[in-house]
Amino acid sequence: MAEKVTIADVARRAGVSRQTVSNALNSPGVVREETRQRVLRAVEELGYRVNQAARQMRTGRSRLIAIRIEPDRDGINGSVLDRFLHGLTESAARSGYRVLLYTADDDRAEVDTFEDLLGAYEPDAFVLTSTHHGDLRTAWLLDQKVPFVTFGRPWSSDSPKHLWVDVDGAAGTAAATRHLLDAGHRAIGFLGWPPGSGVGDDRREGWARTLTAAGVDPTGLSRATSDEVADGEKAAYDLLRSDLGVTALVCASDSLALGALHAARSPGLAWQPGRGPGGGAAERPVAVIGFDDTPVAKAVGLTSLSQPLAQAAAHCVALLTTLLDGQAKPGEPPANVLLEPSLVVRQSA
Amino acid sequence: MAEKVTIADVARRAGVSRQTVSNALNSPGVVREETRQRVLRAVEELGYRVNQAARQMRTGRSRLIAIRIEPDRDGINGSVLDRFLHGLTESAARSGYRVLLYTADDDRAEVDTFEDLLGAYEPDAFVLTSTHHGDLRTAWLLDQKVPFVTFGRPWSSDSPKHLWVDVDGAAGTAAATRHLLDAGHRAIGFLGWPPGSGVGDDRREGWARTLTAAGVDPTGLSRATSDEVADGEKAAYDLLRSDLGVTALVCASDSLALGALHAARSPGLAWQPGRGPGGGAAERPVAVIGFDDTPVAKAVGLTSLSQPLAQAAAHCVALLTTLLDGQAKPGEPPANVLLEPSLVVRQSA
DNA sequence: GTGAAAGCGCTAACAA
DNA sequence: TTGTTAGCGCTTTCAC
Repeated sequence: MAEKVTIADVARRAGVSRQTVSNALNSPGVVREETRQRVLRAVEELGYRVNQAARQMRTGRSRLIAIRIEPDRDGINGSVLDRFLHGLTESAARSGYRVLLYTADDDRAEVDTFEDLLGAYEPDAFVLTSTHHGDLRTAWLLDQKVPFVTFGRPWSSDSPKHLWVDVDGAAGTAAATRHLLDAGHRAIGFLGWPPGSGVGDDRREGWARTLTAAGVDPTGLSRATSDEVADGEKAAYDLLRSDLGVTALVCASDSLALGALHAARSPGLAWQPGRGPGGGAAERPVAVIGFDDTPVAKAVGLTSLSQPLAQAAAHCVALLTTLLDGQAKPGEPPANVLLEPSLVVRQSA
Repeated sequence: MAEKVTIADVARRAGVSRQTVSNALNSPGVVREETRQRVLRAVEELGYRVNQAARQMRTGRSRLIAIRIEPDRDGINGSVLDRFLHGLTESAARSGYRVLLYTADDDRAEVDTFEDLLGAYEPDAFVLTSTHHGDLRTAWLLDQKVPFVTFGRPWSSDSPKHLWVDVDGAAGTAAATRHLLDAGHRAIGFLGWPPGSGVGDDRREGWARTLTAAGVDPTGLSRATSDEVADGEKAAYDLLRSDLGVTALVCASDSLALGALHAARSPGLAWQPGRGPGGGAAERPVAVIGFDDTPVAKAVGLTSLSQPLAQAAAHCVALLTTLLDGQAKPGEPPANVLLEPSLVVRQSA
């Protein structure tokens, strides 16, 4: 174990009192420059580090940010949150915070964990992911006045006001749809999830809006299913076999897109003779675009929408530090952030 | 913010003194049963939770386990550590520990972070991943007498003794090779990494050993390359085009296996007329087996070796708690753990 | 079996 | 500008 260096050791070394050391470190303005230098030198020489536990007892601040780590659900999209987590850890460290992990099976269990954590480790804030309609967690945290940010918008119209950072899914699918329109496609289908999920509805909306603006009626061009590769494949089949002449598919996830790719490449559908965007007889594969730019997308050459996760994480930390360290002006609350995903074009579209 | 309940509140409510509460909680044996019940009831009613910071100041124990979170390197294999991390968080919580995250770009930076963390948050232990030859980190932690476990064996022969948990890569590739032998393959190739990496050498060894035992000379059947899909594809091509009649490939990672799959399915190589395992004229695709059972493997139907990551994490926590909470007998150190991966058979083999 | 006192390392308030 | 005092909430002596 490393020998413990306390503020008293530094004070002795620098020939000042303990409080002066504390001041030199925490309120540099209040100490004479020369004294401050002497203290800093002593800190350096002794390898002193403030003890968080002691500081926390005095200040009530732990400099800990807590976040839930989820089991990768379908495995493919799991990596999204992991990349976000990595960005969060880095950004937090840069602002002098550390990330504390916890798990919870559902909202209720997570609220219980909030209580646990708040009583024991006293994290200064929480970062919530996977927000959804009627989210118990945000209501509870708001009620308890615990600082937090969500990565994901509050989706309910009646949902309470809180800080959030999100990626504009609709803008993403709109960009994807535009990309396909530019390539000459007209009958562009959409594979998504059943209505009711904020994220899914948002992504569908971007596609529908763009198609409509281009003069194409989206009616009948959309299918909803659960987020599984096999389901995506089935839904894609169904859509491609319809008589709407679908030549391209925008998908709400890489899982669905991978299924769509399987369907599109299956014999009899892979190549659509005479159905190419030009309307000519050229054979063209059905174009597919996914969402999240997961490793799977990269591996199979799937064009996909990439979320700026490191950026999103950095914004979460920025909002939190403004709230915690800065003096957030009452009339001027920190602004929520909506980031745009970017289209990563590969062979599939 | 939740109202703060201290031990004094509980004491008042239960009509006892403060450290009787502490005793009831920490040394249940020393308090009369009836008193203990009264205290526990008060704890329940008040929703009391011991404050870690205060306890930590007194005991010097933080009940924090620190672990590095890495940027997903090639993206495909990144999910392995994430799944391990999830298991660790769950197991740790069950033992009353929380997981603290940090990042570091290399060994040296990580050692710096050790110092930082130890001075500030005082984690009780570290879990190290991605151990390698000449690991600076283990040497430093050992020198400082900081408790830690590695997920991964100490690979250097001269490497210092410490607790570790690992998955037996050689056993995995051996099982994969046996599976292929049972299916009738003889000329089974291996795609791995350049010699020198403990993990890679271990995985190659399992393949070579099994092949030799079956009477097949592994000479010339192995290729080494960096862990990229494209490199795997090239190496697989090279191996399949040789005149050794290779009909199956065992790979050190899913990335390489994915590349191998591309190569194996390419026109002219995908179907090996007359080279089937039976030696007959039947056409058979080249069999491919990967390592890590990543989401990509599942998505593309790649047979792969699955590491018992949750189990490995649980063992790490178990070793640590024995070291930290239990009285590890000097003559009887906790045993290191070597787990076996399991073969997940899919279409590719 | 239970209570009183001390102190872990730090910083907010006040005094010099 | 610097030093002194007090106390955050807990547990570890040591009396009772």
